Amino acid sequence: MTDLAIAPTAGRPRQIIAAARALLEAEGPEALTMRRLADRVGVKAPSLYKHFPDKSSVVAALAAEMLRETAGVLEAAERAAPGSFSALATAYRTYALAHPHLYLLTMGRALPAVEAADAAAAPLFRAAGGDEDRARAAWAFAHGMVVLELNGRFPPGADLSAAWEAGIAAFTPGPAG
Amino acid sequence: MTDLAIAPTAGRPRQIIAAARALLEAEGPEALTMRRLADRVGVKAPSLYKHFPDKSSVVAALAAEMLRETAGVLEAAERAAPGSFSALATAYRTYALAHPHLYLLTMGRALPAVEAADAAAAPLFRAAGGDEDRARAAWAFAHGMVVLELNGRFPPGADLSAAWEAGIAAFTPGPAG
DNA sequence: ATTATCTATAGATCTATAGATAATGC
DNA sequence: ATTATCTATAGATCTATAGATAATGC
Repeated sequence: MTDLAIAPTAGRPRQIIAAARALLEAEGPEALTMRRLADRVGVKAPSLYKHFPDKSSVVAALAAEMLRETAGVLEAAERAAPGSFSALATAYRTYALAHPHLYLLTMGRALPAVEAADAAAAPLFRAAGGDEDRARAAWAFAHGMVVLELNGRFPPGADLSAAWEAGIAAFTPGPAG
Repeated sequence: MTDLAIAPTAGRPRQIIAAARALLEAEGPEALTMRRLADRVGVKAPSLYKHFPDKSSVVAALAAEMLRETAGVLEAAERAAPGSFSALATAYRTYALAHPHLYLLTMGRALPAVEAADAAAAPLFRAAGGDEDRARAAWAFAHGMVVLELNGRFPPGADLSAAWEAGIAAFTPGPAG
């Protein structure tokens, strides 16, 4: 309950964020306007400003929520298969593809440093054996795969699972160590 | 001169695309409106519609131009250092960072299949020894690095050149072949 | 008393079309 | 004749604020 400011757990703020997320995930970022959000909440648009100072604070709350969830799925994957970059990559891909608009909204802009971002990065850092350069490169690979897929940039017939495998193999230490 | 439809080489259309690009690169995607574009061309907004059917066709022309240039720099890098993924990655990064808004505008949306996209992919495909899965994974890495950097997603002190090196190493066959 | 909500609206935009007018090419 | 341009404007939005009104908590 200490993080209520960024993650309202009850009442109108919580309800507004839930509605914003539902709206975003269902109809994409263009649909996320204060008016349409208010409609979903069952209130008039100006009333939203009693709970959030502006639209960007609503977006920031959504992004923080997404990062917290990402940290959660990566930590779970790590627990299930410690040290496996493959397991992390699969969890990352699965989450992103399940929440395309939320993923792109969060990752497609600069973010004020958020605790959850560090939490999400930690499992990958550990899987990279503490090599932060390698961890960042691996993250870039996973992020690149996701955004290229979500933006429809791969050719129609492309075998994306095979491409993921190829990248995972490249970032997984070989038999020689 | 055969690709005049997508790459006007003279007259108003060429001038409009040049102005659109200058506007985009200088002020970002939000600044690219038909009104501001018209201002730069020295004409009123409705006149633009005599040369382009709608705004999206202007954006499509910019994207095609970017892809042609990317193909050009990658081909040049390949000529200078055949088979080197490192050389391609460096060229890709350099181009993207020199044209951040143009890069993001082009890559951040689905594109009608364009010849130039295939041309840009070819050098990477060859550097990957014809392994298209590996080529796609390597592209995802490079794209991911660029967008994470452009969107300010890496921590302030991060050594991004080192991260590029780590990724390049991962995608470069080791001494064992 | 305080808080949430409402109506009304300021103040900015946008993309794109209709129809008139000027300029160019045969 | 044809083409480019202009003025005027339709038709949609947006975010956010001001000030009045209703509802809640002491």
